[in-house]
Amino acid sequence: MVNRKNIKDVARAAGVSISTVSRVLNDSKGVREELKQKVLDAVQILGYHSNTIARALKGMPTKTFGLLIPSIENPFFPSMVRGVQDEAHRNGYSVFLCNTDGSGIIEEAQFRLLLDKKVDGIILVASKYTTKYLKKENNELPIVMMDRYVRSPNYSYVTVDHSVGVRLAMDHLRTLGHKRIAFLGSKLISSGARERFQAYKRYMIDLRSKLDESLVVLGDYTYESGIKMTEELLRRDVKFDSILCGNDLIAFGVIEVLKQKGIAVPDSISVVGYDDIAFSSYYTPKLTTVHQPTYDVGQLSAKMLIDMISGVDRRVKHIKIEPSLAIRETTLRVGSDSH
Amino acid sequence: MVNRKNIKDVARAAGVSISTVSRVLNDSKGVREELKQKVLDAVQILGYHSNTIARALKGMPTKTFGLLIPSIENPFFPSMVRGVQDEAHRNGYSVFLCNTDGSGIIEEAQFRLLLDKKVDGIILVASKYTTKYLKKENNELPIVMMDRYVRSPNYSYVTVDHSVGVRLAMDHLRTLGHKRIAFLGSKLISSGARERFQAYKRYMIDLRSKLDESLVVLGDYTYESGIKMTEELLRRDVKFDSILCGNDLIAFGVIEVLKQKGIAVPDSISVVGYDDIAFSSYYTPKLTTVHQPTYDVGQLSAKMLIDMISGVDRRVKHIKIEPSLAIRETTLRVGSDSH
DNA sequence: ATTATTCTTGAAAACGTTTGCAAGGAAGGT
DNA sequence: ACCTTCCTTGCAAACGTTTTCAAGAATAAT
Repeated sequence: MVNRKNIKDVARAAGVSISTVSRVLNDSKGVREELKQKVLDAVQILGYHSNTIARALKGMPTKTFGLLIPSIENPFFPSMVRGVQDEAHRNGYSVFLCNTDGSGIIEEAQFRLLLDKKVDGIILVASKYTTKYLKKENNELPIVMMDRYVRSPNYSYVTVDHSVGVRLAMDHLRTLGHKRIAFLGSKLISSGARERFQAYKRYMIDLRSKLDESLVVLGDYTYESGIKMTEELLRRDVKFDSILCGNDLIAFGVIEVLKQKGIAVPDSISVVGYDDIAFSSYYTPKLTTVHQPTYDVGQLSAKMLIDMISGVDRRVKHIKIEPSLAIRETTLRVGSDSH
Repeated sequence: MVNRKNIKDVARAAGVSISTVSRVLNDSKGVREELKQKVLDAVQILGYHSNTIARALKGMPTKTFGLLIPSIENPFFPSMVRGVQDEAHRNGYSVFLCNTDGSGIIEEAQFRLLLDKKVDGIILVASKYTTKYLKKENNELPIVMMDRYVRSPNYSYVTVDHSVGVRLAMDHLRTLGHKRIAFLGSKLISSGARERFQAYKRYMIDLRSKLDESLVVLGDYTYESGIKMTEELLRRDVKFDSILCGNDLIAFGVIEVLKQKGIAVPDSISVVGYDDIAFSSYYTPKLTTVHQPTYDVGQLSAKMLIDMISGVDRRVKHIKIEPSLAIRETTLRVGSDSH
C-alpha cells in the first residue's frame, strides 16, 4: 500500500490497454471473458482501487452526497442522520454532514460548498430560506427535503404526518377525560410547527367550535423555552387539565416547572410530548409522547435520493410517514389518584 | 449559474493565460498587480469557483476530512461532532461523518473508503481494532485520535483526563461523608473505560489499602446496562452509600431501578454520573456529574488536524483536557434528610 | 469464396487544474 | 552601450480516468 496503483499498472500487469481495464471496471460489456478475468486478477493482486477523483473529473458520480440539518446537537436529529448514513453506506456513498443553525446565510454557503465538492445530491431540512437559493440553481442536482419541507411540485420530500400525530395525542387525552388541553409549541417557522399547531387548532374547533387562545403559548423547541412558556401559561391563571407539547424538550421544561410549583405530573396535570427522542423513555416519569419514526425518515430520504441519483426513479415524490403514540407515565385519567 | 465557468473562461475574459489565472488564485506570487486585479475582476463577474475535483487530481488538498465515531446516536458524541464541524467549516473544510458501531470490519472499511475519497486527513475515535489497519498504511495522511486513543508515539490525540474527573467525583462524595462508594462502569474495552476504572481503583486503595471488588460491576455504557448492573449490585446485598457511574446513561438506569425499589435519590443513595450530556440537566432530579468538555475536544481535534494538514505544525501531540464537576441534585450529605 | 455484419480492442482526446520550463522584457551593473 | 540578473508570462505536460472512433478479427450471410 506504499504507493497506490493506477489503471496503467493494471493494464500493464494484465497485458491489455487501459481502455479495456476501464471497460471491465465499468459497464463490463463487450470484453472477452478471458481478458476480463485477467484484468480482474490483476486488480486483485495489485490491490487496485479506482481513483474517485479522476472519475469525478470525467463527470462520473462521486458517490458522495450532502446532508444539511439545523444542528446535530438537537437530539431530534441524530437518529435521522443515522438512518441516512446507514442507507448511504449500504450503497457505497459517503455523506458530508453540515449544520446550518437555522441561518439562511450559513445554509446557502454550505449548499454552495457542497456543489463545489461535486456531490451527487443533497438531502436537506428545509427552512424559509431554502427556496430562495434553490431556485437560483436550475441544475439537475437531485434534492430531497427531509422532515421539514417547502410546498413545491419540483422537490421531493419525506416527512411525518403531524395531523395524525396530534390527533393520536388528543384522542388519548380525550379518552382519559381531559377537556381543557393546552398547547405549548414552537412559533410557526417550520412546516412541522405549522402543521402541529393547525392540527391542534382544528381539533379544538371541532370539539367546541372555537379555539381558546389563552390555552396556547408559542416559543422555541427548547427546554428553556418550555420553562418560559409554562410560566407564562401559569401566569395567565387559566384552567387546564393537560398539556400537549410541540416536542419532548418543551415537555421536560414543562414538567420541571410544574414540579417546582408542586403540581404533580401526571396526577394533577397530564403532559404529552412530541418526537419520542431516546431520552424520553429514560426520563422519570417516563414521557408519554408521539413517536416520530425519525430513523425511517432518514433512511427513506436517503433511499429516495439514491434512486434519483442512479436514475432508477427520477419522479418527484411526496411521502408522509405515520407517527404512533407511546403511552407511558405522564398521562393519567382525570380524577384518578395514584397515591 | 446555468453552466459553470472554468479557468479558461476566466483567462479569456481577463485576457491572460490560464497559468496566470491559476497563479493569482493560488500563491499569487510573481504576478503583476495590474493583471492580478484584472483576473480577480473576471472571477468576480463570471462567478467562477475553482473546481475542487480537478485541483485534487493534481495532488492539491480536497479541503475535506473524515470523522469516524462509534455512533452519532450515542448522546455523548453530537456535541463533539459539532465542535469538529464548526472548526472545520471555519477553515473551509467539509467533513465526512461515518459510524463504525464499534465494529473493526466497518471501521476499516470506512477508513479505506475515506482514503479512496482522497480526504486530507482523518479524525477517529480509536478502538482496539484501530492499530491493526493503521499500521498497514505507512502513508503520510494526518490522523488525530479523538477522545479514545491508543498509546503510540506516532499518533496525535486529544482526550479528557479521566484521572482528574474521577478524583473530582470521589472527592465530592468523600466531602459529603460517603465511605462506601460503588462503581458501575463499562467493561475495559476503551481507553476511557480503563482510565476511569483505574482511577477509581487507585482512589479506593489509597483510602482503605485495598479494593472491595463487591462494590464494582462492569457492563456497557447504556441505560439498559445501568439497570442490569444496579440489579446485580442490589442482589449482592453489599452495603453502599453512593454510586459513581461510568457515564450518564448508566446513571439514569441506576436511578430508575433505585426509584422502583423505593430507594430515594439522593436522600438514601447519592449518584454521580459521568459525561454531562445535555440531558443530564433536564433530568429530574438534575444529575450531579463529571462534565466532559466534549465540544472543546472536538474543536481541538479539528484544529490539530488542520494544523497538520496545512503544515503549520506537523509534530505529534498528546493533549488531555481537564474535566470539571457539575454538582446538581443527585448527591447529598450522608445523614441529612431533605424531607 | 466473397462480402456484410458484429465483436473486441487500443489510440487518443477530453475533463479542469497546477507547475516546470523557457522565453521575453525590464532593470541593474559595469 | 552591453551583459547579467531578475521578474513576469505563456506553453505544454502532467494528474487518472472515461469514451469516441477507427481498425482488426471473427462471425454470419450470400
